[in-house]
Amino acid sequence: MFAPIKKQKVAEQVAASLRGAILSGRLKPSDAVPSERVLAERFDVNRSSIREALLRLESWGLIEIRQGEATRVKNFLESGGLQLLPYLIAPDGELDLPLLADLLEIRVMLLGWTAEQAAQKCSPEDISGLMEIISRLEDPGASPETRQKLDYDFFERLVATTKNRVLIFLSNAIRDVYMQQRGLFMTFYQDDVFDPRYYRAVVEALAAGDPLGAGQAMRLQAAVFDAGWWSTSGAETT
Amino acid sequence: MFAPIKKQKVAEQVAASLRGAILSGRLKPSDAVPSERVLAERFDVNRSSIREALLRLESWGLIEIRQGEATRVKNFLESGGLQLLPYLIAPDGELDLPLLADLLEIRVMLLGWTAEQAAQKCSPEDISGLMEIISRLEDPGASPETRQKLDYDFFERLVATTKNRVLIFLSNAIRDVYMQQRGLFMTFYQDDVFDPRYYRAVVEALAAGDPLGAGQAMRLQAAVFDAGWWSTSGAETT
DNA sequence: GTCTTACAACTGGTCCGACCACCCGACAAC
DNA sequence: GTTGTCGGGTGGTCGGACCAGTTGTAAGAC
Repeated sequence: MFAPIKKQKVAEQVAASLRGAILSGRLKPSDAVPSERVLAERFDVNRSSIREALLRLESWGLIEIRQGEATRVKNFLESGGLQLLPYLIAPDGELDLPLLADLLEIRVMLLGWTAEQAAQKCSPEDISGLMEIISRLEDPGASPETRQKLDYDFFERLVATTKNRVLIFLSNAIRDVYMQQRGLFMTFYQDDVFDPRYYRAVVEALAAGDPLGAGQAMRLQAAVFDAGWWSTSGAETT
Repeated sequence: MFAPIKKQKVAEQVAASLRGAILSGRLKPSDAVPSERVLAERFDVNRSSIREALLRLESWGLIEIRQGEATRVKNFLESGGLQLLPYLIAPDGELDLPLLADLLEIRVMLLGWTAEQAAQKCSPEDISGLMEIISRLEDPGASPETRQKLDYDFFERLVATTKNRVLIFLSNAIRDVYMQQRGLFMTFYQDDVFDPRYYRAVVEALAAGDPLGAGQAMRLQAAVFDAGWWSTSGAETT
């Protein structure tokens, strides 16, 4: 109730509009974007704001800006990065289920590998940190929102124990997808997807220094999670 | 000889300067960046250019801009994405070997998994496409630059066969690291890191529809690649 | 005295209009 | 046909003004 009003900057609105046009395919690769002066007139905003918006699109790998030439749309499948996922996963409030399946698939793999690595490097502090998250997950009074947050905290903590900076950046990108679409995801969760027993099995394997066991336990948790998802959304994995 | 001169925009130079200050730690998380007006004076450029530079930093997850307040440095380990890797891997022309080790580690995992997935989904066209890349790799006249390119093409083709869009975005990010630091990487390659036999083993497993075999063959190729690397750079993996 | 209010002095966000740097295609000169 | 020039398009930079939030503080009310 009375959620904070999000005031969006002009440049952000323009950027969102153009982004939608590109991601939805209304603007196709190698198409020329109207010139900054024309866009300024169409949107009825200043050229500075248009420039700011175009700069955002460029940083997303959606367009190519070159002085003297027209700004052109790029093929985001070739040039885009994981930053695009939050916008692609639910373009118009509706989940893109095939893309979500791709994401969950990658997630299972990453989680499994992360657990394997963690089992080789984790310290007693890491173990106790993870156990603390689990104990909070076992609290029957925890809200679904809290559980979701704890699930992510667990993943993040696990990633941190691997000390692999590339993996950290990777998991940051995945976090951004979850966080930006948190409310939408929430509607699909089953009650039992965050069963503490699975997490506990992972940590026990970690404590025992058993990489393969940890990986398998982690993959099992992820599989349960995914299964709960698909049964709710009523869709089939391909 | 006579390589094209890269003319850098003012805003890009400013952005690079500030980026270096943050990535090197001279500007620490939660530090306030000088105001746009002050920066404009210090760099002796227009405020528009400063704004453009700051916008870039924001899109990299390096700073947080909020109207009315000072712009603050963020902890890029928490907020950064894979876009940062090209700048982190060789901050001042010198390779960050631990980070490179992290990257290669992730790369091995990704390649292996990708091959496993590809073995389940690849079409005859995919196979012949990969074979064609290998045949060009077998050309003894191919330059190291060409071989490097072909190696990447092989990876990219393999990723494409999985049809997993998230994996595609992921591999795009890794490609950007390689491409931006191509020259530097080139100096570390051994002659034999691109041995066609390993690639061929992968494709044979793919054609046989053998996921595990494909994954193992792919990991073997990646391992040989990495080994050649470390022996040249004279460093040890952790 | 303490609490409230209003203001002043920052910050970034938007606007305007001018000019510079670069690219390309039309067209004239050879 | 080839070469060179130039005009009109593009994005890039400039400066200066004003709008819009945030915050600390000093004047006022109790």
